[in-house]
Amino acid sequence: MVILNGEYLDPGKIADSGQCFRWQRVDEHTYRVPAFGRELIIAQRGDEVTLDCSQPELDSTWGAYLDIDGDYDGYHRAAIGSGLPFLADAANFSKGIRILRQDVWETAFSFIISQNNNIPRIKLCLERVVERFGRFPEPSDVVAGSLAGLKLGYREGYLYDLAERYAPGFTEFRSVKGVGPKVCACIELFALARKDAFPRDVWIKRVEREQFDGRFPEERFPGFAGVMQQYLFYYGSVSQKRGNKPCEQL
DNA sequence: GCCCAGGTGACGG
DNA sequence: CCGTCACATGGG
Repeated sequence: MVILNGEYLDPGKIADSGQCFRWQRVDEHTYRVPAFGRELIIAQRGDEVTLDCSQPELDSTWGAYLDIDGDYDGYHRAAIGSGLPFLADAANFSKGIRILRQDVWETAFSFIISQNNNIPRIKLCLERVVERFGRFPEPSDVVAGSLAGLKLGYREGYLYDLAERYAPGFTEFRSVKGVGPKVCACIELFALARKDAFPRDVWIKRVEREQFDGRFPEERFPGFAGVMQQYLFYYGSVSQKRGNKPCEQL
């Protein structure tokens, strides 16, 4: 059992942040987190968070996954002090979000499914995939036809293309069918520890148009604009879920 | 029936 | 380089 300060670690917000699709909510304070073929239970207790792993497991696996060394106090301060009111609001609302460092293969697979799709259905698709294989599939499991009937739509073929070409260390994601600039940026940000990556989905484009005079000033957050992107995305996705039109709740 | 969703590839200008 | 369109699926 490991206990961490929860000021910048909020499992509920991370689970809803649209970067991971397989966290399972056990109850309001507890999440089952599958990754790397293992499972971690994360529980909030007041202003602390407990992980059901040993210190060596934290050091070898879960610490990196949770970006335990990331300077989230610094990121938060940068947003608050940016002079950009919308970003400051988003950062306050999103306090506790972290950028996970997830498995590269799983992230690429998941975000190919994410294209022109919505988060609840992305989760359903991945549940069906995991159910078929009894675990998250390996690249060698994903051969032509192996994903048939899982209602992945036209993305099924893209996944075969990914599986054919993927190997550990693979970085040519842009040449995989179904990986454009947005999906590639998600792979970089959520799996490759590239906090400078800045995925532009429909919500971010809308917010850039309506709140940032057309374009978010990434250059003002060198090396961590992607963290700001997550603040903006989470702020927007939660307000959408509440039924508000984007930006209107302000 | 429509529109939308953490978009992209193909095609025409 | 741009803009447009289809793409498979399901929810509102």
